Amino acid sequence: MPDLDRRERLIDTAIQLFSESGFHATGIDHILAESGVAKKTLYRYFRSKDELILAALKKFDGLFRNRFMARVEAKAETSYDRLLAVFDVAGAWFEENNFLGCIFINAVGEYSRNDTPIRAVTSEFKIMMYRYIRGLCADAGAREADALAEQLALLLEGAIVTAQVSRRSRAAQVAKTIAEALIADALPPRDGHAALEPA
Amino acid sequence: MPDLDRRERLIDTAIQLFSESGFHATGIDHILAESGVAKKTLYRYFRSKDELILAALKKFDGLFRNRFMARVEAKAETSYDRLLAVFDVAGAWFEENNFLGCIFINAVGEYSRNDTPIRAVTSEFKIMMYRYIRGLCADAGAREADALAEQLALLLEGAIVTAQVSRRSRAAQVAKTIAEALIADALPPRDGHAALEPA
DNA sequence: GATTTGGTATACTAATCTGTCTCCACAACC
DNA sequence: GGTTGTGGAGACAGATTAGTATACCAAATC
Repeated sequence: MPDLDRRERLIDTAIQLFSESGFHATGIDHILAESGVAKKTLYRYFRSKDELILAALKKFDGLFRNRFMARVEAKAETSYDRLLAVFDVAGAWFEENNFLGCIFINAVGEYSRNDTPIRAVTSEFKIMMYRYIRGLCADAGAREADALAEQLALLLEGAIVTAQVSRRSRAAQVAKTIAEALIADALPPRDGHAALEPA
Repeated sequence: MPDLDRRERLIDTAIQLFSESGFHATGIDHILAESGVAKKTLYRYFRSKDELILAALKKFDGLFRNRFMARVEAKAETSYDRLLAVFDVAGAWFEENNFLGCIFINAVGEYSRNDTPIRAVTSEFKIMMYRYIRGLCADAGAREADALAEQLALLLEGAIVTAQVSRRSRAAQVAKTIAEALIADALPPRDGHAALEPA
């Protein structure tokens, strides 16, 4: 087996176990046993457990970024529809058997200090998601793309946490309903997309 | 010093340290050193660290419940206004120096299994918050109090996580703006509270 | 004043943690 | 075929964990 496979398998196993049991509670030995890699090999690729944690978060970032956006783009054509598809894709994510919340949110719970690399990677991830949504908003012609994106990003966070903590994967649907109203209100009128009716 | 003081001081210290560094990373010895209580005393009141964790979560539940609701009720008279005040109070919470997110959300990140007492306490807390919001919705005369409460609870979760992870305490204001639109749309028209305008 | 009570401080055990080191199997090369 | 080098499995070290037990001290009571 090429070395890269072992390295990747270590990271993949780490992502899974960190998501399941958290970072401090997951021991190196557990990751090694699960991945079938020798300890010596781990410490050849990573100087410490913290480096493995960082590598796991970074890989998760990349994986999530690609998979999430690819699914959104496969599901809808226009930026308008993609904004809504974000919540459909999130809903499908919540319903996966091994859905254990957002690993970055979990990481912040264990590493609250501002000046850690873990927080830096987390910030990067959240900023990336925000920018993606903002891009869709701007592309859809939203009047205030920044403000709308801020709202939609907050909705997405709320859906993720609600799905994780309260085990309600339909939180995505709740968030989507709100998003529909916000988007319709922020976009110029369009055929087939009625704005929110006055009460 | 009466015994109750020691017990309470242990729990208060535990809440603080668990919030700062998480549950697994916070050692018994650290809690003892910080609270100035002897180990023997701790194990007279709690059979294990897990029991201390549970006691800390339960006390936080009670504290938060009382303080949060009292502030909301002090801030606004009508149920309508109190629904919005929820987000003002949350915003003030986010701006406290030692704001470290919702300890229950953090707990779920470390204890993902469904069948733990920690999860049970967390569920209780979230259900309590939902019921409180639903009560305000019903009292304000919302057409579908359940649905509105579900939306507002999700907004609140989103604000909490955004404030914690992205260090943006104004997430409360973002959530409040959305909440205003949702509430106005779900309530019968009222003087001085215009429904969302069509685009 | 002696005794009892209840707390602190701390030594201790057994397990577990991260990270290092040693031993051994196996493959490449002369 | 013998030698050399490389990586894996796991023993090991040192620190730290939760939890227990022991020694000491101070205050209250008889």
